[in-house]
Amino acid sequence: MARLIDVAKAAGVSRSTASNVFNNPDMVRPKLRQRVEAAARELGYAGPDPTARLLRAGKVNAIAIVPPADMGVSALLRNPVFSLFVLGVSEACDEVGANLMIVPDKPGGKGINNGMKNAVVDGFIFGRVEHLHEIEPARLRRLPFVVVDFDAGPHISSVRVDAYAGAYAAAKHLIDLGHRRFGILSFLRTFGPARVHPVGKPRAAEASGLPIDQEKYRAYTDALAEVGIDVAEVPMVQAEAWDRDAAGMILDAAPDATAILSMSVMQAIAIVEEAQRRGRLVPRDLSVIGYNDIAAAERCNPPLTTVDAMGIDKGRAAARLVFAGGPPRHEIIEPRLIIRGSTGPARTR
Amino acid sequence: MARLIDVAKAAGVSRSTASNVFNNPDMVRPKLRQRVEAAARELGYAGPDPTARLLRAGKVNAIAIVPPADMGVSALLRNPVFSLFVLGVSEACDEVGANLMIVPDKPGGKGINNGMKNAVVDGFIFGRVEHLHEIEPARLRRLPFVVVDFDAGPHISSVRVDAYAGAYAAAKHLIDLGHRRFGILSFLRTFGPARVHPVGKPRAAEASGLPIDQEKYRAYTDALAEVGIDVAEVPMVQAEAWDRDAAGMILDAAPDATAILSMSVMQAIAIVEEAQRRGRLVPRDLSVIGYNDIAAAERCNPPLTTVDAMGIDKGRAAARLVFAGGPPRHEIIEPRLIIRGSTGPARTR
DNA sequence: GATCTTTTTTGGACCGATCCAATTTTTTTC
DNA sequence: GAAAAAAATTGGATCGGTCCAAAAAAGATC
Repeated sequence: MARLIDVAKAAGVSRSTASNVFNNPDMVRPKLRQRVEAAARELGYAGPDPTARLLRAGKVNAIAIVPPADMGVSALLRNPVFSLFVLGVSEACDEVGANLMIVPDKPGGKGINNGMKNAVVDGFIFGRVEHLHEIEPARLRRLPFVVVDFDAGPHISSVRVDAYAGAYAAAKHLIDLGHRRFGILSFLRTFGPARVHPVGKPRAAEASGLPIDQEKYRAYTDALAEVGIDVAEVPMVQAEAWDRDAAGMILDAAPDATAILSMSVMQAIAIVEEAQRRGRLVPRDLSVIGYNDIAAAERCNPPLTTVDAMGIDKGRAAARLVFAGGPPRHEIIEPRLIIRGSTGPARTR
Repeated sequence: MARLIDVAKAAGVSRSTASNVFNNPDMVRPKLRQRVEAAARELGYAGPDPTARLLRAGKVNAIAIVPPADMGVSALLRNPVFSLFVLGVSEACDEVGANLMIVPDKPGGKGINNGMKNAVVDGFIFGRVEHLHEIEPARLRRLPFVVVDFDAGPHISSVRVDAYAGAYAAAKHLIDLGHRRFGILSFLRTFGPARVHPVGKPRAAEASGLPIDQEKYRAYTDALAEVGIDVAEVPMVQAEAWDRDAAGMILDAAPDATAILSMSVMQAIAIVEEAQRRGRLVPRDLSVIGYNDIAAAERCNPPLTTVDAMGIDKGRAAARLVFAGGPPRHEIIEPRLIIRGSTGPARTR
């Protein structure tokens, strides 16, 4: 397989000149240039090998998204919330003409198969971080990287959506509609069966999956406290995002709630559907509010009131930070409450 | 910034030994290994630079999807049909633990910014090819690559969905339901205003956007011919996939059709909606059939009968071919007719 | 046409590793 | 304890280029 040096030899010029023909064509006189080009054609040489060039250049023109620890490429793309995030990143890539790579963290991967350790990119974006050690490989590579919705200290760039504000707005919205009897559907991030939390016991610790979930829980707590409700008295279920029973569980656990606060969109949609299956009208008999806005939320019937956690903007901002490089920066994005049809005034008993 | 050689020096061993510590740890005795590891820690050396290692290894453990010529990364991901394809590719990546890169073909891109020419990947998958020259950069790089739904000759691996069979099944389905008066909504792939094709004129050439569209047209032609219908007598509109007026246009152009054959899902859904807006019941008054099965088709009301063009399988197959390497292969995937609610028996006048 | 500029071209060093044959060290065998 | 076998270590070559200062060629000036 022809190399630059072969082309140079064939054309009777030095490597440098041949190199220039491909990189700074107008630095070499037409006559020589043509000779080199002819030689290249002759030998089927398609231009400098990107791999080799890389060694010196140091830039690849690509960034990587690292999916959460337990997700592969397809899991990331299938997840409606994450796929919005990916979309945001991809927009930023298009802005600067960069390529986008998805690099799952394969913990066991040795040698070339170890994701982050070997990915040939200019920087990383972490889709979700649960432990600091997950970002260690990126730190060691000394490439720019950004974490999302996670506090990794002042020295690591981050983009965060103010989950507290979002969840607070959601709870406040329901309170303003007159609701006083709630149910909370929270996340369980450790694999396992859903948990129903007994009413009346403090449970800050158990209620917490990720830090971001804790923030939401705090927001609920604070908003409810303002109208004299102790969150510990609010029935709560904690379940995985994909747990199909969770909707029924929270409806069972909070039988006389007039409103459900869900930390997940998909679960919120499931609650709407399950409530209707049980003969309760939404929002007349029950208001439901979710967190995150995906296409399915709008299609829900009635359309779901939810918090837009600005996934696209978050992705775009994160990618821009990586492209910009420079000293660590921290961006905070304000979520937006999207009021649709699944919430309404509390029915007076 | 520390290099392998610095670590070696600091530990008082040769480069080779240091290299082995990171690549074949059990080939070097514990004593030395520890010394090297200590030195590495001391110097903040995180292991061999992937870029440099690449030069020798030749493998990156990543493949690239090249979006159609006019699409960037985000356009690809936003497109519901293509995103299924991407999903299929991503599944194959997960199977072998590879990374997935999206590399738009930036025609003007010089140097590091030229997509395919510089992407550091092991192979390419072309999402859609319209001209042979689009795949030229990949060919020159001598990396394995696969084209999809395009015939680039026997020497270039391809995965194709039998569009003829799919479209034929669609037309046959309507014919079997008793329909005899049709309208056809076809693709316009060159930018421009939608075209209404006059009835009674031969139009094979004009009807054709991509080869794949031509196949569908041929299939319609053949299926209709079997019941004595000349396709040239069937009203036809040709429009871009995103043209919002197309649905109205075909309904206007084929006012007494009882069934519409659409080459696009999104357009088919639009037709269903537009027909209902005009007071026609689907499928009682009008049957509509699409091509490609995306989530939105199922949510359509009534759910859309359409051809599942097996986008996921197509992507998976293409990626597997790239990973497998070896001599060119050609796979053909059979589409499936998905019968839902938007088609029904022709109403007897 | 000789001298001074400017433009081209060139060879050496380097980018950061891996590979392999040869050498050195350690272990085994008798 | 010497010889043979096995294991560990090493230096040189290589992967395929780019960069830069110096040399050569071309062009300008008088």
